[in-house]
Amino acid sequence: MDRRTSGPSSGAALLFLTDEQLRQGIEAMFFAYRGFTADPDRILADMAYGRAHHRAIHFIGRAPDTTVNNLLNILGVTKQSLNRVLRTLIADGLVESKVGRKDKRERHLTLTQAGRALEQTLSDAQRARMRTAFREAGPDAVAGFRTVLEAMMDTEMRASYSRLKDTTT
Amino acid sequence: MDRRTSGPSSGAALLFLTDEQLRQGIEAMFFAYRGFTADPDRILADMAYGRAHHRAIHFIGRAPDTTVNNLLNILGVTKQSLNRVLRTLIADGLVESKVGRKDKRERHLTLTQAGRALEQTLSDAQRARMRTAFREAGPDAVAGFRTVLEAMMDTEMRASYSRLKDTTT
DNA sequence: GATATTATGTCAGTGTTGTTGACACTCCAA
DNA sequence: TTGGAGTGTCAACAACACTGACATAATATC
Repeated sequence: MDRRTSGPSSGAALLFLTDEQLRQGIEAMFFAYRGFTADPDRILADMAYGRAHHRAIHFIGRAPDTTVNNLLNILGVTKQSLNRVLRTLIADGLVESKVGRKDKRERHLTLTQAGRALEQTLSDAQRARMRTAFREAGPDAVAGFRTVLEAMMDTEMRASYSRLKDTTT
Repeated sequence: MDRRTSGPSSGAALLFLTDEQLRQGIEAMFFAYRGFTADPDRILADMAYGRAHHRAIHFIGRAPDTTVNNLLNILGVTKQSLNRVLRTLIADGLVESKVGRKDKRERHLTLTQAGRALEQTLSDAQRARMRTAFREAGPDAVAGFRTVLEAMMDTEMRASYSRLKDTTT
């Protein structure tokens, strides 16, 4: 049963992948994601916030002055769900919402000083883990990691990801 | 400071990682995980089940005859939370719970035929995406992907992961 | 044999985060 | 000016996590 290499798919030799290999990939993803969120989760548990708040803070910090709709597309939740989170963040003075100058229907979101401070705390924790993992794995592994993750995204998510990647560089 | 000579984990030369690179890793992880769960989520949405059921089914299928406690450790949730899920799965005839022969306090969990069928459906969808991503990325990238994910896990999670990886060959 | 510990299950209550449905306001274009 | 698209809010509900308290049975320990 010599099937390690089959015909070419899009140039390179088609990988033969056993269900077992794929399964390990699935489980790796599951366990790693838990680690990935563990540190911020711990910090947020002490406050009245959760993972949804973290995500909102992250992407507002990443793209200041973003609109609610833009954030909605990135996060992939309903506007009602996001609104609950935004309401508390605004009420607590972490996020500022300004009515759009050009289009008054839009709300432009920005982190306040306090918001930036929390964002820093959260992403420091998350980056620390990411940095350790990247260093342990080495640069080639990191490149592969990113390549596979990008290939695993839905098309629209990949678009959001690339857009963010490019705007900040 | 010559640090080029060390073990594989303290590694080759210490990588210099900008916050921006780490942030991209974080966002890649976020978007990719969404894609990772999207297909099973869609299937489960039509039934009365959610992601929690999927996880339970996956790991029971992976390690048949596992105990509740073992499952608890793997999933990292409370017994109350797991119990709610298991109760419905058992009531619906997807999972069988047998009292332990040696230790009668234990319940050993196994998928029924119907359970295996659902497991197959769910993991077919998830594996299909994983396979496509792996093929697009190529074998080196896949190796790197796994290396980074393993490095990102918590220690106990890495232990669970390795145990599962080894038991199935 | 009495007592403690372990494994499991259950009830009740709570919080976060997702969902629909209904509705109001703003803008733009026909 | 009217209708539709875009945007945001309120209310109600479901899934799934949590804690705490308690029950039961089996096992381990003294």
